[in-house]
Amino acid sequence: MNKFYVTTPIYYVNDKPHIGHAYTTILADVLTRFHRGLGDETFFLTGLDEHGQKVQQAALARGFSEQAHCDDLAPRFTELWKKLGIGYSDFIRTTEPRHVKVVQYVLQKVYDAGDMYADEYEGWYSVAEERFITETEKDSGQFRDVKKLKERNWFFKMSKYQQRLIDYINDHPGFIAPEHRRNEMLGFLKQPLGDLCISRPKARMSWGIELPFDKEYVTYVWFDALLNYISGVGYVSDEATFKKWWPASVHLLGKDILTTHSVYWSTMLFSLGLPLPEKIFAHGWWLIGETKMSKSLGNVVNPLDLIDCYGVDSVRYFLMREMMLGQDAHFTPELFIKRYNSDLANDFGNLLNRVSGLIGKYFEKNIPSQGSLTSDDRVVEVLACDLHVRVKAYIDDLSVQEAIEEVLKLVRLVNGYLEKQAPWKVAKTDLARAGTILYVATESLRIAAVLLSAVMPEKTKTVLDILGAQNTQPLWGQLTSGVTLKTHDALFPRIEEEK
RNA sequence: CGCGGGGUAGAGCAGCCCGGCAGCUCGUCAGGCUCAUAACCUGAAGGUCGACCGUUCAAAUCGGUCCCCCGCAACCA
Repeated sequence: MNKFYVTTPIYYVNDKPHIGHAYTTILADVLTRFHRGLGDETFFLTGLDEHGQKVQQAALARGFSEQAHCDDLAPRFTELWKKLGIGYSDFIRTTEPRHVKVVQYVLQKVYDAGDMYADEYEGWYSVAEERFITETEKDSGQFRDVKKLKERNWFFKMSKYQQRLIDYINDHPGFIAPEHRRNEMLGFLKQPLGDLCISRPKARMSWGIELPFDKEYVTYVWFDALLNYISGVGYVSDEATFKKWWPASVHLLGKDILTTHSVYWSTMLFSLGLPLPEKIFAHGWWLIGETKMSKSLGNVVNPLDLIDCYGVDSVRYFLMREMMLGQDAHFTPELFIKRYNSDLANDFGNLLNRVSGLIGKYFEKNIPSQGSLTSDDRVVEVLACDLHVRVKAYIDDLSVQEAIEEVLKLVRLVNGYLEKQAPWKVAKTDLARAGTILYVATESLRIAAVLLSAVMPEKTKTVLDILGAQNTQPLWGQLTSGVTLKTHDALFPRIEEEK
Protein backbone atom coordinates (compact mmCIF):
# COMPACT_ATOMS: atom_id res chain seq x y z
CA MET A 1 0.00 0.00 0.00
CA ASN A 2 1.29 3.43 -0.95
CA LYS A 3 0.60 6.74 0.66
CA PHE A 4 -0.60 9.76 -1.24
CA TYR A 5 -0.47 13.22 0.32
CA VAL A 6 -1.79 16.04 -1.83
CA THR A 7 -2.15 19.73 -1.05
CA THR A 8 -3.83 22.72 -2.59
CA PRO A 9 -2.52 26.19 -1.87
CA ILE A 10 -4.19 27.67 1.17
CA TYR A 11 -6.40 30.33 -0.30
CA TYR A 12 -6.12 33.96 0.55
CA VAL A 13 -9.20 35.29 2.29
CA ASN A 14 -9.50 38.72 0.73
CA ASP A 15 -12.37 37.65 -1.49
CA LYS A 16 -14.91 34.97 -2.19
CA PRO A 17 -13.81 31.69 -3.81
CA HIS A 18 -13.90 31.55 -7.60
CA ILE A 19 -13.46 29.03 -10.40
CA GLY A 20 -9.68 29.01 -9.96
CA HIS A 21 -9.94 27.94 -6.34
CA ALA A 22 -12.58 25.39 -7.29
CA TYR A 23 -10.44 23.91 -10.04
CA THR A 24 -7.38 23.25 -7.90
CA THR A 25 -9.44 21.85 -5.09
CA ILE A 26 -11.46 19.55 -7.34
CA LEU A 27 -8.23 18.35 -8.95
CA ALA A 28 -6.85 17.48 -5.52
CA ASP A 29 -10.09 15.72 -4.67
CA VAL A 30 -10.09 13.71 -7.90
CA LEU A 31 -6.50 12.60 -7.38
CA THR A 32 -7.27 11.67 -3.79
CA ARG A 33 -10.33 9.65 -4.72
CA PHE A 34 -8.47 7.92 -7.49
CA HIS A 35 -5.61 6.93 -5.23
CA ARG A 36 -7.98 5.77 -2.54
CA GLY A 37 -9.66 3.63 -5.15
CA LEU A 38 -6.32 2.00 -5.81
CA GLY A 39 -6.04 1.17 -2.16
CA ASP A 40 -3.56 3.91 -1.32
CA GLU A 41 -3.74 5.66 2.00
CA THR A 42 -4.50 9.29 1.29
CA PHE A 43 -4.25 12.67 2.96
CA PHE A 44 -5.67 15.77 1.30
CA LEU A 45 -4.90 19.12 2.88
CA THR A 46 -6.43 22.44 1.99
CA GLY A 47 -7.20 25.57 3.96
CA LEU A 48 -6.88 29.31 4.24
CA ASP A 49 -4.09 31.84 4.36
CA GLU A 50 -5.35 34.47 6.78
CA HIS A 51 -2.48 36.81 7.55
CA GLY A 52 -0.94 39.67 5.65
CA GLN A 53 -1.58 43.16 4.55
CA LYS A 54 -4.46 42.58 2.20
CA VAL A 55 -6.46 40.78 4.85
CA GLN A 56 -5.76 43.62 7.25
CA GLN A 57 -6.89 46.15 4.68
CA ALA A 58 -9.97 44.15 3.67
CA ALA A 59 -10.98 43.77 7.31
CA LEU A 60 -10.44 47.45 8.00
CA ALA A 61 -12.52 48.42 4.98
CA ARG A 62 -15.42 46.36 6.28
CA GLY A 63 -15.05 47.64 9.81
CA PHE A 64 -14.25 44.15 11.05
CA SER A 65 -11.40 42.89 13.16
CA GLU A 66 -8.99 40.80 11.12
CA GLN A 67 -10.01 37.60 12.83
CA ALA A 68 -13.72 38.37 12.47
CA HIS A 69 -13.16 39.04 8.78
CA CYS A 70 -11.45 35.66 8.35
CA ASP A 71 -14.09 33.86 10.38
CA ASP A 72 -16.70 35.43 8.16
CA LEU A 73 -15.07 34.38 4.92
CA ALA A 74 -13.95 30.89 5.91
CA PRO A 75 -17.42 29.35 5.61
CA ARG A 76 -17.72 30.60 2.06
CA PHE A 77 -14.89 28.28 1.20
CA THR A 78 -15.94 25.31 3.30
CA GLU A 79 -19.50 25.58 2.06
CA LEU A 80 -18.36 25.60 -1.52
CA TRP A 81 -16.17 22.58 -0.90
CA LYS A 82 -19.12 20.80 0.60
CA LYS A 83 -21.21 21.65 -2.39
CA LEU A 84 -18.50 20.45 -4.74
CA GLY A 85 -18.19 17.16 -2.91
CA ILE A 86 -14.66 17.85 -1.76
CA GLY A 87 -13.45 15.23 0.70
CA TYR A 88 -10.47 16.93 2.25
CA SER A 89 -8.74 15.27 5.18
CA ASP A 90 -8.04 18.51 7.00
CA PHE A 91 -8.77 22.19 6.54
CA ILE A 92 -6.07 24.36 8.02
CA ARG A 93 -6.27 28.05 8.80
CA THR A 94 -3.08 29.92 9.46
CA THR A 95 -4.56 31.74 12.44
CA GLU A 96 -5.03 28.44 14.28
CA PRO A 97 -2.73 27.92 17.27
CA ARG A 98 -1.42 24.64 15.86
CA HIS A 99 -0.09 26.51 12.84
CA VAL A 100 1.14 29.59 14.70
CA LYS A 101 3.18 27.36 17.01
CA VAL A 102 4.88 25.66 14.08
CA VAL A 103 5.68 28.96 12.38
CA GLN A 104 7.30 30.31 15.53
CA TYR A 105 9.14 27.07 16.10
CA VAL A 106 10.49 27.17 12.56
CA LEU A 107 11.50 30.82 12.82
CA GLN A 108 13.45 30.07 15.99
CA LYS A 109 14.99 26.96 14.48
CA VAL A 110 16.10 28.76 11.34
CA TYR A 111 17.38 31.58 13.52
CA ASP A 112 19.31 29.17 15.74
CA ALA A 113 20.76 27.48 12.69
CA GLY A 114 22.24 30.83 11.68
CA ASP A 115 20.09 31.25 8.60
CA MET A 116 18.44 34.43 9.86
CA TYR A 117 19.94 37.90 10.13
CA ALA A 118 18.79 41.50 10.49
CA ASP A 119 19.61 44.07 7.86
CA GLU A 120 18.32 47.18 6.16
CA TYR A 121 15.82 46.46 3.44
CA GLU A 122 15.90 49.03 0.73
CA GLY A 123 13.41 49.17 -2.09
CA TRP A 124 10.75 51.11 -3.89
CA TYR A 125 7.84 51.87 -1.64
CA SER A 126 4.39 52.84 -2.80
CA VAL A 127 2.83 55.18 -0.28
CA ALA A 128 -0.60 54.71 -1.84
CA GLU A 129 -0.41 50.92 -1.66
CA GLU A 130 1.45 50.95 1.65
CA ARG A 131 3.88 48.35 0.46
CA PHE A 132 7.17 47.76 -1.28
CA ILE A 133 6.88 47.18 -4.97
CA THR A 134 9.16 45.39 -7.39
CA GLU A 135 11.35 46.98 -10.00
CA THR A 136 9.00 45.64 -12.66
CA GLU A 137 6.00 47.11 -10.94
CA LYS A 138 7.71 50.44 -10.60
CA ASP A 139 8.59 50.46 -14.29
CA SER A 140 4.99 49.68 -15.17
CA GLY A 141 4.12 53.19 -14.04
CA GLN A 142 0.96 52.00 -12.36
CA PHE A 143 2.04 53.13 -8.94
CA ARG A 144 2.06 56.69 -7.76
CA ASP A 145 3.84 58.15 -4.75
CA VAL A 146 6.78 55.82 -5.20
CA LYS A 147 9.90 56.50 -3.21
CA LYS A 148 13.02 54.73 -2.03
CA LEU A 149 12.65 53.54 1.49
CA LYS A 150 14.97 51.87 3.96
CA GLU A 151 13.67 49.69 6.71
CA ARG A 152 15.28 47.34 9.20
CA ASN A 153 14.09 43.76 8.69
CA TRP A 154 14.91 40.12 9.19
CA PHE A 155 16.24 38.05 6.33
CA PHE A 156 16.32 34.35 5.58
CA LYS A 157 19.56 33.22 3.94
CA MET A 158 17.91 31.87 0.85
CA SER A 159 20.92 32.58 -1.34
CA LYS A 160 22.93 30.06 0.65
CA TYR A 161 20.82 27.28 -0.84
CA GLN A 162 20.71 28.47 -4.42
CA GLN A 163 23.20 26.01 -5.88
CA ARG A 164 21.80 23.16 -3.85
CA LEU A 165 18.34 23.90 -5.24
CA ILE A 166 19.60 24.06 -8.81
CA ASP A 167 21.33 20.71 -8.35
CA TYR A 168 18.20 19.26 -6.79
CA ILE A 169 15.99 20.33 -9.68
CA ASN A 170 18.48 18.94 -12.16
CA ASP A 171 18.69 15.64 -10.30
CA HIS A 172 14.92 15.30 -9.95
CA PRO A 173 13.32 15.74 -13.39
CA GLY A 174 9.79 15.30 -12.07
CA PHE A 175 10.11 17.73 -9.16
CA ILE A 176 8.66 20.73 -10.94
CA ALA A 177 5.98 20.03 -13.53
CA PRO A 178 5.06 20.59 -16.28
CA GLU A 179 8.47 20.64 -17.86
CA HIS A 180 8.31 24.17 -19.25
CA ARG A 181 7.67 25.47 -15.74
CA ARG A 182 10.71 23.56 -14.57
CA ASN A 183 12.76 25.27 -17.27
CA GLU A 184 11.33 28.58 -16.19
CA MET A 185 12.51 28.01 -12.64
CA LEU A 186 15.94 26.88 -13.74
CA GLY A 187 16.11 30.05 -15.80
CA PHE A 188 15.04 32.10 -12.83
CA LEU A 189 17.74 30.50 -10.71
CA LYS A 190 20.46 31.48 -13.15
CA GLN A 191 20.34 34.95 -11.67
CA PRO A 192 21.86 35.42 -8.25
CA LEU A 193 19.25 34.69 -5.65
CA GLY A 194 18.74 37.33 -3.00
CA ASP A 195 17.93 36.59 0.61
CA LEU A 196 14.29 36.60 1.56
CA CYS A 197 12.93 39.38 3.73
CA ILE A 198 10.70 37.44 6.11
CA SER A 199 9.61 40.15 8.53
CA ARG A 200 7.29 43.12 8.50
CA PRO A 201 7.54 45.82 11.14
CA LYS A 202 4.39 45.91 13.23
CA ALA A 203 4.36 49.66 12.93
CA ARG A 204 3.49 49.23 9.27
CA MET A 205 1.69 45.89 9.19
CA SER A 206 0.68 44.11 12.36
CA TRP A 207 -1.59 41.27 11.18
CA GLY A 208 0.76 38.33 11.29
CA ILE A 209 2.68 35.93 13.48
CA GLU A 210 5.11 37.61 15.82
CA LEU A 211 8.77 36.74 15.43
CA PRO A 212 9.86 34.82 18.52
CA PHE A 213 13.19 36.65 18.61
CA ASP A 214 11.97 40.18 17.85
CA LYS A 215 8.61 41.39 19.12
CA GLU A 216 8.61 44.45 16.89
CA TYR A 217 7.97 42.31 13.85
CA VAL A 218 5.50 39.87 12.39
CA THR A 219 6.27 37.15 9.85
CA TYR A 220 6.10 37.79 6.13
CA VAL A 221 2.96 36.04 4.97
CA TRP A 222 4.55 33.60 2.51
CA PHE A 223 7.02 32.32 5.07
CA ASP A 224 4.03 31.76 7.32
CA ALA A 225 1.67 30.29 4.72
CA LEU A 226 4.00 27.76 3.13
CA LEU A 227 4.53 26.07 6.46
CA ASN A 228 0.91 24.89 6.43
CA TYR A 229 2.04 21.94 4.36
CA ILE A 230 3.91 20.57 7.36
CA SER A 231 1.96 22.09 10.23
CA GLY A 232 -1.13 20.45 8.74
CA VAL A 233 0.35 16.97 9.13
CA GLY A 234 1.73 17.26 12.61
CA TYR A 235 5.19 18.75 12.24
CA VAL A 236 6.61 19.15 15.77
CA SER A 237 3.29 18.34 17.46
CA ASP A 238 2.91 14.76 16.23
CA GLU A 239 6.07 13.20 14.90
CA ALA A 240 4.46 9.86 13.99
CA THR A 241 1.82 11.48 11.81
CA PHE A 242 4.34 13.81 10.28
CA LYS A 243 6.70 10.97 9.47
CA LYS A 244 3.87 9.09 7.88
CA TRP A 245 2.83 11.84 5.47
CA TRP A 246 5.79 14.07 4.77
CA PRO A 247 7.11 14.59 2.12
CA ALA A 248 3.94 15.41 0.20
CA SER A 249 3.30 13.47 -2.99
CA VAL A 250 2.28 16.61 -4.82
CA HIS A 251 1.66 20.30 -4.17
CA LEU A 252 -0.93 21.57 -6.62
CA LEU A 253 -0.82 25.27 -7.41
CA GLY A 254 -1.46 27.93 -10.01
CA LYS A 255 1.38 29.08 -12.19
CA ASP A 256 1.34 32.47 -10.48
CA ILE A 257 2.73 31.06 -7.27
CA LEU A 258 5.29 28.69 -8.69
CA THR A 259 8.32 30.71 -7.62
CA THR A 260 7.25 30.95 -4.02
CA HIS A 261 6.81 27.20 -3.88
CA SER A 262 9.79 26.02 -5.82
CA VAL A 263 12.25 28.58 -4.47
CA TYR A 264 11.10 29.92 -1.09
CA TRP A 265 9.57 26.71 0.13
CA SER A 266 12.36 24.43 -1.06
CA THR A 267 15.07 26.53 0.53
CA MET A 268 13.07 26.75 3.76
CA LEU A 269 12.92 22.96 3.81
CA PHE A 270 16.64 22.76 3.15
CA SER A 271 17.24 24.97 6.14
CA LEU A 272 14.95 22.83 8.28
CA GLY A 273 16.67 19.66 7.14
CA LEU A 274 13.44 18.24 5.77
CA PRO A 275 12.94 16.42 2.48
CA LEU A 276 11.34 18.34 -0.38
CA PRO A 277 7.88 17.45 -1.73
CA GLU A 278 7.97 14.84 -4.47
CA LYS A 279 6.30 17.10 -6.98
CA ILE A 280 5.24 20.68 -7.41
CA PHE A 281 2.65 20.95 -10.13
CA ALA A 282 1.72 24.31 -11.61
CA HIS A 283 -1.52 24.28 -13.57
CA GLY A 284 -2.79 26.95 -15.92
CA TRP A 285 -5.49 29.53 -15.43
CA TRP A 286 -9.11 29.60 -16.39
CA LEU A 287 -9.81 32.27 -18.93
CA ILE A 288 -13.34 33.53 -19.11
CA GLY A 289 -13.93 33.65 -22.82
CA GLU A 290 -10.71 35.17 -24.05
CA THR A 291 -9.85 37.31 -21.07
CA LYS A 292 -8.05 36.48 -17.90
CA MET A 293 -10.29 35.94 -14.97
CA SER A 294 -10.13 38.97 -12.79
CA LYS A 295 -12.03 40.29 -9.87
CA SER A 296 -11.73 43.87 -11.01
CA LEU A 297 -13.26 43.03 -14.37
CA GLY A 298 -16.17 41.52 -12.54
CA ASN A 299 -16.22 38.53 -14.86
CA VAL A 300 -15.63 35.92 -12.21
CA VAL A 301 -17.80 32.90 -12.90
CA ASN A 302 -19.26 31.59 -9.74
CA PRO A 303 -19.06 27.80 -9.87
CA LEU A 304 -22.06 27.67 -7.58
CA ASP A 305 -24.30 28.92 -10.37
CA LEU A 306 -23.24 26.04 -12.61
CA ILE A 307 -23.81 23.47 -9.90
CA ASP A 308 -27.32 24.66 -9.26
CA CYS A 309 -28.22 24.40 -12.93
CA TYR A 310 -26.40 21.29 -14.06
CA GLY A 311 -25.29 19.34 -11.03
CA VAL A 312 -22.00 19.09 -9.22
CA ASP A 313 -20.64 16.16 -11.20
CA SER A 314 -20.96 17.81 -14.57
CA VAL A 315 -19.10 20.85 -13.26
CA ARG A 316 -16.34 18.67 -11.87
CA TYR A 317 -16.25 16.78 -15.15
CA PHE A 318 -16.02 19.92 -17.24
CA LEU A 319 -13.22 21.47 -15.22
CA MET A 320 -11.21 18.25 -15.21
CA ARG A 321 -11.78 17.46 -18.87
CA GLU A 322 -11.22 20.90 -20.30
CA MET A 323 -7.97 21.94 -18.61
CA MET A 324 -5.08 20.65 -20.69
CA LEU A 325 -2.06 19.77 -18.63
CA GLY A 326 -0.24 22.90 -17.62
CA GLN A 327 -2.01 25.18 -20.07
CA ASP A 328 -4.68 27.80 -19.72
CA ALA A 329 -8.25 26.75 -20.34
CA HIS A 330 -11.29 28.65 -21.51
CA PHE A 331 -14.64 28.79 -19.90
CA THR A 332 -17.85 29.87 -21.53
CA PRO A 333 -21.36 28.57 -20.93
CA GLU A 334 -21.37 27.40 -24.58
CA LEU A 335 -18.25 25.30 -24.07
CA PHE A 336 -19.73 23.83 -20.93
CA ILE A 337 -22.97 22.85 -22.65
CA LYS A 338 -21.13 21.42 -25.64
CA ARG A 339 -18.96 19.24 -23.47
CA TYR A 340 -21.84 18.21 -21.27
CA ASN A 341 -24.03 17.19 -24.19
CA SER A 342 -21.43 15.37 -26.23
CA ASP A 343 -19.64 13.46 -23.47
CA LEU A 344 -22.07 13.11 -20.61
CA ALA A 345 -25.50 13.11 -22.24
CA ASN A 346 -24.86 11.60 -25.68
CA ASP A 347 -22.02 9.21 -24.97
CA PHE A 348 -22.07 8.15 -21.34
CA GLY A 349 -25.62 8.77 -20.15
CA ASN A 350 -27.17 7.57 -23.37
CA LEU A 351 -25.21 4.33 -23.24
CA LEU A 352 -26.80 3.57 -19.88
CA ASN A 353 -30.22 4.16 -21.39
CA ARG A 354 -29.46 1.93 -24.34
CA VAL A 355 -28.35 -1.08 -22.34
CA SER A 356 -30.90 -0.73 -19.58
CA GLY A 357 -33.68 -0.27 -22.13
CA LEU A 358 -32.65 -3.38 -24.03
CA ILE A 359 -32.19 -5.47 -20.91
CA GLY A 360 -35.58 -4.27 -19.76
CA LYS A 361 -37.21 -5.19 -23.02
CA TYR A 362 -35.65 -8.57 -23.69
CA PHE A 363 -34.55 -9.84 -20.26
CA GLU A 364 -37.18 -8.46 -17.94
CA LYS A 365 -34.52 -6.17 -16.46
CA ASN A 366 -32.31 -9.02 -15.34
CA ILE A 367 -28.70 -8.76 -16.38
CA PRO A 368 -28.13 -11.59 -18.87
CA SER A 369 -25.23 -13.98 -18.59
CA GLN A 370 -22.13 -13.89 -20.72
CA GLY A 371 -21.80 -16.70 -23.27
CA SER A 372 -18.72 -17.40 -25.34
CA LEU A 373 -17.17 -14.30 -26.82
CA THR A 374 -16.70 -13.58 -30.49
CA SER A 375 -13.69 -11.69 -31.78
CA ASP A 376 -15.79 -8.51 -31.88
CA ASP A 377 -16.67 -9.02 -28.22
CA ARG A 378 -13.03 -9.58 -27.40
CA VAL A 379 -12.00 -6.25 -28.91
CA VAL A 380 -14.24 -4.53 -26.38
CA GLU A 381 -13.26 -6.84 -23.54
CA VAL A 382 -9.54 -6.34 -24.10
CA LEU A 383 -9.87 -2.56 -24.15
CA ALA A 384 -12.03 -2.57 -21.03
CA CYS A 385 -9.83 -5.05 -19.19
CA ASP A 386 -6.66 -3.04 -19.05
CA LEU A 387 -8.30 0.38 -19.18
CA HIS A 388 -7.49 0.90 -15.51
CA VAL A 389 -3.79 0.45 -16.26
CA ARG A 390 -3.80 3.23 -18.84
CA VAL A 391 -5.94 5.45 -16.65
CA LYS A 392 -3.59 4.99 -13.71
CA ALA A 393 -0.61 5.93 -15.85
CA TYR A 394 -2.32 9.17 -16.85
CA ILE A 395 -3.35 9.95 -13.29
CA ASP A 396 0.20 9.37 -12.08
CA ASP A 397 1.22 11.92 -14.67
CA LEU A 398 -1.54 14.27 -13.44
CA SER A 399 -3.09 14.10 -16.92
CA VAL A 400 -6.64 13.87 -15.68
CA GLN A 401 -8.05 15.04 -19.00
CA GLU A 402 -6.24 12.21 -20.81
CA ALA A 403 -7.45 9.69 -18.27
CA ILE A 404 -11.01 10.84 -18.83
CA GLU A 405 -10.61 10.74 -22.59
CA GLU A 406 -9.30 7.19 -22.34
CA VAL A 407 -12.47 6.11 -20.56
CA LEU A 408 -14.65 7.96 -23.06
CA LYS A 409 -12.91 6.06 -25.84
CA LEU A 410 -14.30 2.86 -24.38
CA VAL A 411 -17.76 4.39 -24.10
CA ARG A 412 -17.67 5.44 -27.75
CA LEU A 413 -16.37 2.05 -28.79
CA VAL A 414 -19.25 0.36 -27.00
CA ASN A 415 -21.78 2.62 -28.69
CA GLY A 416 -20.32 1.54 -32.02
CA TYR A 417 -20.23 -2.08 -30.91
CA LEU A 418 -23.93 -2.01 -30.09
CA GLU A 419 -24.66 -0.51 -33.46
CA LYS A 420 -22.77 -3.26 -35.21
CA GLN A 421 -24.07 -6.14 -33.11
CA ALA A 422 -27.65 -4.83 -33.04
CA PRO A 423 -28.84 -6.91 -30.09
CA TRP A 424 -32.37 -5.59 -30.69
CA LYS A 425 -32.34 -7.63 -33.92
CA VAL A 426 -30.39 -10.60 -32.61
CA ALA A 427 -32.79 -10.97 -29.69
CA LYS A 428 -35.55 -12.01 -32.05
CA THR A 429 -33.66 -15.07 -33.26
CA ASP A 430 -30.97 -15.81 -30.66
CA LEU A 431 -31.72 -14.52 -27.19
CA ALA A 432 -28.60 -16.01 -25.60
CA ARG A 433 -26.36 -14.25 -28.10
CA ALA A 434 -28.19 -10.98 -27.52
CA GLY A 435 -27.59 -11.54 -23.81
CA THR A 436 -23.87 -11.89 -24.34
CA ILE A 437 -23.76 -8.69 -26.37
CA LEU A 438 -25.61 -6.83 -23.66
CA TYR A 439 -23.43 -8.29 -20.97
CA VAL A 440 -20.30 -7.10 -22.81
CA ALA A 441 -21.77 -3.63 -23.26
CA THR A 442 -23.05 -3.31 -19.72
CA GLU A 443 -19.87 -4.65 -18.18
CA SER A 444 -17.90 -2.09 -20.16
CA LEU A 445 -20.20 0.63 -18.92
CA ARG A 446 -19.68 -0.56 -15.36
CA ILE A 447 -15.91 -0.40 -15.73
CA ALA A 448 -16.16 3.07 -17.25
CA ALA A 449 -18.31 4.18 -14.32
CA VAL A 450 -15.87 2.79 -11.77
CA LEU A 451 -12.99 4.58 -13.44
CA LEU A 452 -14.89 7.86 -13.62
CA SER A 453 -16.00 7.69 -10.02
CA ALA A 454 -13.15 9.88 -8.82
CA VAL A 455 -14.31 12.64 -11.14
CA MET A 456 -18.05 12.16 -10.76
CA PRO A 457 -18.69 10.47 -7.42
CA GLU A 458 -22.44 10.99 -7.38
CA LYS A 459 -23.47 10.10 -10.91
CA THR A 460 -21.23 7.05 -11.11
CA LYS A 461 -22.63 5.87 -7.80
CA THR A 462 -26.07 6.13 -9.35
CA VAL A 463 -24.97 4.07 -12.34
CA LEU A 464 -23.36 1.38 -10.21
CA ASP A 465 -26.42 1.32 -8.02
CA ILE A 466 -28.66 0.78 -11.04
CA LEU A 467 -26.40 -2.06 -12.15
CA GLY A 468 -26.24 -3.56 -8.67
CA ALA A 469 -22.48 -3.18 -8.83
CA GLN A 470 -21.57 -0.96 -5.91
CA ASN A 471 -18.01 -1.36 -4.65
CA THR A 472 -16.78 -3.27 -7.69
CA GLN A 473 -13.35 -3.01 -9.27
CA PRO A 474 -12.49 -2.01 -12.84
CA LEU A 475 -11.84 -5.65 -13.73
CA TRP A 476 -13.77 -7.71 -16.26
CA GLY A 477 -16.50 -10.04 -15.06
CA GLN A 478 -17.65 -8.37 -11.85
CA LEU A 479 -21.04 -7.54 -13.26
CA THR A 480 -23.42 -10.09 -11.78
CA SER A 481 -25.80 -11.88 -14.12
CA GLY A 482 -29.32 -12.17 -12.88
CA VAL A 483 -29.27 -8.92 -10.96
CA THR A 484 -32.37 -6.85 -11.64
CA LEU A 485 -31.66 -3.36 -12.92
CA LYS A 486 -33.18 -0.49 -11.01
CA THR A 487 -35.40 1.90 -12.90
CA HIS A 488 -33.89 5.31 -13.52
CA ASP A 489 -34.23 8.64 -15.26
CA ALA A 490 -31.81 10.06 -17.79
CA LEU A 491 -28.44 10.28 -16.07
CA PHE A 492 -27.46 13.55 -17.75
CA PRO A 493 -30.48 15.07 -19.47
CA ARG A 494 -29.47 16.87 -22.62
CA ILE A 495 -29.22 20.60 -22.28
CA GLU A 496 -31.24 22.07 -25.11
CA GLU A 497 -29.82 25.24 -26.57
CA GLU A 498 -32.33 27.99 -26.26
CA LYS A 499 -32.85 31.70 -25.74
C1' C B 1 21.36 39.31 -27.80
C1' G B 2 17.81 38.21 -19.92
C1' C B 3 15.38 33.07 -19.53
C1' G B 4 11.57 29.82 -21.31
C1' G B 5 7.10 27.90 -24.11
C1' G B 6 4.42 27.94 -28.59
C1' G B 7 2.60 28.84 -34.10
C1' U B 8 -0.40 21.53 -37.21
C1' A B 9 -8.06 21.25 -41.10
C1' G B 10 -13.52 26.23 -39.03
C1' A B 11 -12.36 25.66 -33.22
C1' G B 12 -9.41 23.18 -29.38
C1' C B 13 -5.36 19.92 -29.16
C1' A B 14 -1.84 15.30 -30.00
C1' G B 15 2.36 13.92 -32.93
C1' C B 16 8.35 16.61 -32.55
C1' C B 17 12.90 14.19 -27.76
C1' C B 18 13.82 8.64 -30.86
C1' G B 19 12.84 11.67 -39.20
C1' G B 20 9.26 7.12 -42.69
C1' C B 21 1.25 7.09 -45.13
C1' A B 22 -0.71 14.09 -40.79
C1' G B 23 -4.06 11.99 -36.07
C1' C B 24 -7.95 13.00 -32.04
C1' U B 25 -12.34 15.68 -30.05
C1' C B 26 -15.94 19.30 -31.48
C1' G B 27 -18.18 21.63 -35.81
C1' U B 28 -19.83 21.04 -41.27
C1' C B 29 -21.88 17.77 -45.23
C1' A B 30 -23.84 12.95 -46.93
C1' G B 31 -25.60 8.25 -45.71
C1' G B 32 -27.10 4.36 -42.07
C1' C B 33 -29.67 2.58 -37.78
C1' U B 34 -34.26 2.95 -35.20
C1' C B 35 -32.36 -0.09 -28.76
C1' A B 36 -31.50 5.04 -26.83
C1' U B 37 -31.55 11.51 -23.99
C1' A B 38 -33.65 14.56 -32.18
C1' A B 39 -29.32 10.51 -29.13
C1' C B 40 -25.99 6.49 -31.75
C1' C B 41 -22.99 4.43 -36.10
C1' U B 42 -20.43 4.90 -40.94
C1' G B 43 -18.31 7.86 -44.64
C1' A B 44 -16.76 12.57 -46.84
C1' A B 45 -14.98 17.45 -47.36
C1' G B 46 -11.41 20.49 -45.12
C1' G B 47 -4.21 21.25 -43.69
C1' U B 48 1.58 24.87 -48.58
C1' C B 49 2.23 21.29 -40.31
C1' G B 50 4.16 30.27 -39.26
C1' A B 51 8.10 31.78 -43.51
C1' C B 52 12.62 30.79 -45.95
C1' C B 53 17.31 28.05 -46.32
C1' G B 54 19.95 23.60 -45.27
C1' U B 55 20.99 18.06 -43.83
C1' U B 56 18.75 13.42 -45.71
C1' C B 57 16.55 8.34 -50.05
C1' A B 58 12.86 10.66 -46.81
C1' A B 59 11.55 16.59 -42.51
C1' A B 60 5.59 18.65 -38.82
C1' U B 61 9.82 15.91 -36.69
C1' C B 62 17.01 17.43 -37.16
C1' G B 63 20.18 22.32 -37.95
C1' G B 64 20.13 27.66 -39.28
C1' U B 65 17.78 32.52 -40.16
C1' C B 66 13.44 35.45 -39.85
C1' C B 67 8.18 36.77 -38.48
C1' C B 68 4.25 36.43 -34.88
C1' C B 69 1.91 35.03 -30.01
C1' C B 70 2.51 33.79 -24.83
C1' G B 71 4.83 32.83 -19.95
C1' C B 72 8.73 34.05 -16.27
C1' A B 73 11.83 38.29 -14.60
C1' A B 74 10.67 36.86 -6.69
C1' C B 75 10.13 39.16 -1.26
C1' C B 76 1.37 42.25 -2.54
C1' A B 77 -1.11 37.26 -2.02
